[in-house]
Amino acid sequence: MPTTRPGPPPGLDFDRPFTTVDVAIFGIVDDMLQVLLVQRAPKPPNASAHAAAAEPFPGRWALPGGFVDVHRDRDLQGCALLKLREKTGVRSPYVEQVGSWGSRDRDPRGWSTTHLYFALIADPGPLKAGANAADARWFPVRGDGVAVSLAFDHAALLAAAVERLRGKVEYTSLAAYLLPETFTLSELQHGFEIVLGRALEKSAFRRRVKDAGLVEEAQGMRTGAMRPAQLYRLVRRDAPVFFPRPLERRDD
Amino acid sequence: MPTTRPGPPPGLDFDRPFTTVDVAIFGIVDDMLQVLLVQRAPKPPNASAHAAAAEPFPGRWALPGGFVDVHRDRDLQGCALLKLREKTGVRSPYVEQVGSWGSRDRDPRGWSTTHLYFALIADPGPLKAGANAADARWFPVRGDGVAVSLAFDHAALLAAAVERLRGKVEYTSLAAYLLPETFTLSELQHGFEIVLGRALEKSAFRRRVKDAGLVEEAQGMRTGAMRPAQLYRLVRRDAPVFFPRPLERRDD
DNA sequence: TAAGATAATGGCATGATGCCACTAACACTC
DNA sequence: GAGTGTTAGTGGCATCATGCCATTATCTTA
Repeated sequence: MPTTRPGPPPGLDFDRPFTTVDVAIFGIVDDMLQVLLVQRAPKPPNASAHAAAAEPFPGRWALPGGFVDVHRDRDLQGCALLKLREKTGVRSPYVEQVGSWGSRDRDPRGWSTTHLYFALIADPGPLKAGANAADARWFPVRGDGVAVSLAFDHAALLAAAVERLRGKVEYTSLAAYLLPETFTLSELQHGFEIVLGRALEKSAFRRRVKDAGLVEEAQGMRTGAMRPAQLYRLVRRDAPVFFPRPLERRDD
Repeated sequence: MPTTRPGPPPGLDFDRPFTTVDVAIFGIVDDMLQVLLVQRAPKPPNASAHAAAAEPFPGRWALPGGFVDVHRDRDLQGCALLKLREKTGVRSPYVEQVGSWGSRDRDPRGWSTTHLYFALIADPGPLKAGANAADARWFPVRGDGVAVSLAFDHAALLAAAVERLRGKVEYTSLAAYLLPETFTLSELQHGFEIVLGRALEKSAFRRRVKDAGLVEEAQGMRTGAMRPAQLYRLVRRDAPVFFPRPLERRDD
């Protein structure tokens, strides 16, 4: 039945779209670029007539996100950071807005908009314990998406986020945000290769990284079965470095 | 006083932000990069107590835009194209989304979001005749903005749009969308220089353009007081060309 | 016919990249 | 302890698109 509530100021009394925020959280897990997805609540057994409209895509996997709460959230990025922290506990990752989507079709409940961010987190640990820890999982990124079918238009959103990430890794140091605080140059190169999905030349990669002043030596060496390797850290962790040229593309 | 209207479906009965779309429309006018702005309605003389909240920034210049109409607009880009057509009559320019902004502060009427697009139009004619033709004007872009103070956070939005445009012109053919259908290579170069705000090398520019297959010869020559120049047109007007390298930057 | 201006092209220098070969340093095996 | 295998790290040449400069071409006007 219709509800009664205080209306908006005069002249603003019209229907508004839903406003949501979604976050594509990327990490390197098991030597693969993976994205964190959450599972929507399964369809309740006693589903009433309009239950499908009230809670669409039951049981489907989706990007973490949700409605903007005008009383809780100061701004869109703050809302995105909150979603991220709820799922991973990570507080200060690299976050960038990808763009926004909005149409009357993308959500069966009505005209809706979403503001998409992507986040890069280093050294993903176990997912945050909590009421809904079991419904979040890492999925390997294959091509532009994942192996499961996603809710809403999240497959398109994820593809846009992956494309943005890969595109920027061609000419910035963005992939470094997926690594722990100290790393060897081989590990850094491997991170770039995982994101890009292709092998890079060792010599050219090292020159590029060093000439750009991206890294500085850290204490200690990575030891193991082979020759020890120097550890490095990022000179600046607050902003990515832009290389003078993009990597050259073999095919396309 | 509070109004009564049909409420949303169960579970969706919460306050939503305003949703607006703004468009930064760029053109080359009088040999300058200019942006189309509209003037907000002046403050009515018999302004009541809450008039300031109802219609903020009276008389200020702003990016063209407005609320998303969930009954009229299919999607965000369609809404942006409609704003553009209302102001300029142009139907198929180059349009790209810049990003979205949303916070509880940016509009005094309440939590609001905007989806920002920029559009490049060729050969801007007189602004479209209509009820509000007088309140729209071209403003030269100086640095990251314009000489007048803008409403809301539109100065920041405009700066983001200008930065995106300039950034992409460094490595794509985007500036070509600001030119008429046929043009000489000198005119094309001049368009790039106007957007970038710096001079380019003639020889390097021509090589870059031709090697990329951006243009093809058109019928006719541009004649005048000097040596005639070959006319060219874009090979593909539907999508920009990406050059293999960005232009090299002198300073920064 | 000369002057002046823009159109158009060609050659060399520059700089970051791709590619390949080589040396260095460790553990492990025999 | 010498040899082997594997990874770390460096150096040199080739490539390619760019910056820079010089030169030629073609028109109008005086």
